[in-house]
Amino acid sequence: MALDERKLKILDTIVKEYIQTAEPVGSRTLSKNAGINISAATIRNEMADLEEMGYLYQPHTSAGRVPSEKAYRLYVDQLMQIFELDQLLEDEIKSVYMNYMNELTKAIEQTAALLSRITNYTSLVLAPGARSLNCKYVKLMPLEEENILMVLITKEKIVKNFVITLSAPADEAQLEKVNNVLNICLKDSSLADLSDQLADKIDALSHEEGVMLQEVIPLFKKALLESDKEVVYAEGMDKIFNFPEFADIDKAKRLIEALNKQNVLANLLSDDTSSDMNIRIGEENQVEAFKDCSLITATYKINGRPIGTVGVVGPTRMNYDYVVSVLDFLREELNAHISRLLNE
Amino acid sequence: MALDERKLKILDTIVKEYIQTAEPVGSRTLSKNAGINISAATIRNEMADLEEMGYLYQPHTSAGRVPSEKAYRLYVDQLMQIFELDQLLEDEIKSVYMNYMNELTKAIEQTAALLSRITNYTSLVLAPGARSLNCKYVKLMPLEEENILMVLITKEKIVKNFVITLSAPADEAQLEKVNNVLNICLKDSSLADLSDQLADKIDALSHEEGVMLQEVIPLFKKALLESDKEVVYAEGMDKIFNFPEFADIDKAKRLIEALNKQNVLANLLSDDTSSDMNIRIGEENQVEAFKDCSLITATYKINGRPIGTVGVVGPTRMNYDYVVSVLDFLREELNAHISRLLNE
DNA sequence: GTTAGCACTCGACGAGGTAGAGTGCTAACA
DNA sequence: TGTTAGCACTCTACCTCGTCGAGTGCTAAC
Repeated sequence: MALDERKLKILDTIVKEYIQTAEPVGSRTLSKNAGINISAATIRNEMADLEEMGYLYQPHTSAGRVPSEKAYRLYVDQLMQIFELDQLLEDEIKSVYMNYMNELTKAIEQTAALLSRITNYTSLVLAPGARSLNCKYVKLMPLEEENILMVLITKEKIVKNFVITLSAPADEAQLEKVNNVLNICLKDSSLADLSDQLADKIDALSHEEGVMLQEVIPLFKKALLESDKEVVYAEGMDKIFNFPEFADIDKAKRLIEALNKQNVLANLLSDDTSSDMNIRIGEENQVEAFKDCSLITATYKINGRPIGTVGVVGPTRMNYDYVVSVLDFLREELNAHISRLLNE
Repeated sequence: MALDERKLKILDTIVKEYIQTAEPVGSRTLSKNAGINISAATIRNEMADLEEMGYLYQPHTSAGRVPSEKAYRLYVDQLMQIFELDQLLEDEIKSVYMNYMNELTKAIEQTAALLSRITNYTSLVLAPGARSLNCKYVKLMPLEEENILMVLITKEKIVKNFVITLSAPADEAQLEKVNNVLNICLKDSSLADLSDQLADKIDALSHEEGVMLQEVIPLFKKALLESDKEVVYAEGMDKIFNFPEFADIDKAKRLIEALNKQNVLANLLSDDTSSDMNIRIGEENQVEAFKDCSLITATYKINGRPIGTVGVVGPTRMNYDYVVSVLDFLREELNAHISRLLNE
């Protein structure tokens, strides 16, 4: 059986209706819908076909039809249309990046809050890990005894602090020298390929500061690696309570639990950065707790290389058109913002 | 009517029983309880008295009795006993502070996670605001054009970064000089009484760096003030789903919503630091969303001055003895940890 | 003052009955 | 051949009713 024009139209309407109401859609409701001018009986025949094809199902015999995940997939792939955002909304998004010009970390935090507010779903934002960033400047500062503070400023305007513990108290003058060497080596380099680059450059330089430098470098790398654990900002978790699909306390519990686990979220957001926009519907999600959710994610980039992800979690009955439109715009703004920072 | 020994014993048993089971306690159950050797009928008489006095109530005529908030208050004030923690538990708590010797912020984050883990309730930890801290060292670093980064290291081993935007690009040499003056002025001083102290000291110094210094100081104060918004770490929010009192989705929703609002939590934790340990039961909480919760908080201190709060949120049917015992020990460890940091 | 006995109350739970929404099937129609 | 009206059917939501059991309050005896 083929999906002719009329079947698609009916499916499209059912999906849209169900996204709105969360109630099974009956043939009478549909036939009264503007845009569909066929009788309820005919629609019933079509719906029976669609059910046979796996696009619809009935919660029980005498209920209307509900779209299956297969239907949402079809809807997302073929039927829905991305639209231009309202001007006010665009301005609201842009203003976030205007207001946090000097600190990318804050801008990213605000992105999460914004995204949840404007979509009314739970938002997730994966901040770039250290490995995605580019070093601009490093400063070593003595704390007390063996401890030194390393302040790392990246070209993306992210500031990171690490406390490093040496084997012996640091001499201030020596620290200064090591600091200089480090800066010469690291300046403008990506933090990802630190190892090779550093080794080469340091060999090329005098071995004057040898001992201490030898010690600082692995400690720095270690600290960097630790801080590289990707941070996910999750906002609006309580929004899930607005959806009847989470009226069951156990479902709500499982989802909230998962949303509170950084490692789960980090995996969720970083496991596929191959495409710009990623929509995972229900069972398409690998993580158990998200198997009755949909997750829409978009990657943002530096020079075309993905460094982080923004995303939205909601019921499979999600407002796909709107969320995709928002994420699309948001991602572009975030890209533009970061590239402004880099070229400043 | 007076609360004689026997009534207290009965009340104590009912409270303990109800905390365990969350089920109304009947007279038969009680009379079978070891430690109470009177018949169910006698207990019924006593329970009727206790109900009249407002310590108990019945959900419905043929149910057992449930402790009122007045009963919990009595229990907390007179009946419960703090006990020594298990050695393993003490070691677990201590190890957190051993493992995060160099960064108070991390230690505090870990405290929240630990507290929720060992109590099985939601934990809240209010980190010290900037005003509670003491300056050790300040470093100004040029970023680009008008922007400079200020790194503040406190004696408590908290590192804070502020980006400050000047009216004109900063000259590096001048920045250095301003930095020196700032350090002379700020060294060892409390960040709370910054205003007066700074003004005096700066007047006493040469006006050589005048213009820039005049500009940096208010900007620094402003940044400090902004970062002074107290941060609350909340862990284990999902734990509330384990309690039947939050089986109602609306109740759960309201609490989770409140727990996600930083300002609500900050108020909750900072509104009474007069006593070391604070127990607020149900209606005693000012904030609406917490009126069917109990909140136990303990303040931690620097040199006897309260700077932050650790706390636990749960149903009014909370395991008060245990939570108070844990918080008591935890607070002492945190105090000891901070004073170690200060005297290092 | 304490206890056993007993009638009473009330919620939880399952059975049964009704209303309404929506279906599938059939037969008639264009 | 595709479309439609009509109708019997199915199933849930909701209500009521009756039963069971836990727990009570009261009374009378110890």
